[in-house]
Amino acid sequence: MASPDRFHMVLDRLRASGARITRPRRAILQVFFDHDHPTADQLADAVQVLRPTVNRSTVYRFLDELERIGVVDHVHLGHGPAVYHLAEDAHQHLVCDCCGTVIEIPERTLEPMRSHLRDTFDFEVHIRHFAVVGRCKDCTDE
Amino acid sequence: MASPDRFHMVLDRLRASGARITRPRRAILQVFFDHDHPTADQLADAVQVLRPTVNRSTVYRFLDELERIGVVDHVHLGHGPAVYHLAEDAHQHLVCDCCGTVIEIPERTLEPMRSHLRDTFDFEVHIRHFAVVGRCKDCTDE
DNA sequence: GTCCTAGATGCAACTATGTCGCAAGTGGAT
DNA sequence: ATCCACTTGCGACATAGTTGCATCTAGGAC
Repeated sequence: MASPDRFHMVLDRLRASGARITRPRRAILQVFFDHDHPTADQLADAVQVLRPTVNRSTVYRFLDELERIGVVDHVHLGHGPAVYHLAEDAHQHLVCDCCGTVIEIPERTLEPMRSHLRDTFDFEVHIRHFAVVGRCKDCTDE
Repeated sequence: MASPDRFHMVLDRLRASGARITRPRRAILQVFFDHDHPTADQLADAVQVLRPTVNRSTVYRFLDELERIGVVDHVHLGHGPAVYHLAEDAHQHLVCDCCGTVIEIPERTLEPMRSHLRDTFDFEVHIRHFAVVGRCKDCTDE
């Protein structure tokens, strides 16, 4: 799905939830689609270019709102700020704690673990909230 | 293993690494063994009772040191501060993002996932650094 | 188009969780 | 007992967000 379509899909979801479509929100969404795993501060910086008056706290509040209505998720990739991505792009992250490399893997990769934890501990995993930390091939070898 | 033994085991590990056994460090270790999954600030508060002059930053620095020599690990259980535990008590945490309940599960539970990620992505998991977030039985039911 | 109001915003201050530089203190080898 | 590298207390700084509040504005009603 191309970015303009996703942009309008998100606007529709916002309207459907009763939220208003403001100029700061349009600007934040525009830059959101230009970034891969943006942090809230990266978005705030990028929005400055389009609309210099948009405040950092507006970005945080809008991201919370988008998360509340299920449009985006935030993930902690190791230490440092959370990163955001579209909820429909659900995927799991492997982060190397040595070099910081992020490997994206499909959600289904961890399905056996989810089933096991569900069956054994009655626990329904939402594992995407945190990355899986470890060490990539390059850093293991040396 | 009883606490006094663990206490002296840690002292030995510190001496072996060339670190000094100071009074602030003894106090921090004592309260560490009285807590289950303490945060750095909880330890700092508890140490105040034994030795009011011990500073928060000393606790942070000592925990870093203990982690560096492999005596403790820190884990992020959802949002909020990291919690610490003995590295020898290695276990994985399932955290309910609804009620905050923490379920401890043996490391081997996730071994199939580790093997799979190692074989498929050449990625060596140190998954304990983050909890597995999800929803417990009680919160799923309601 | 104009009005109206609840929701959204900008701003500044605040909180939480650590981290750092540096002068002073101290453990423990000699 | 001495000495000095390691450790500490302290205060300042850094990062990642959160909040209260006065002001503004989107968008429905007319």
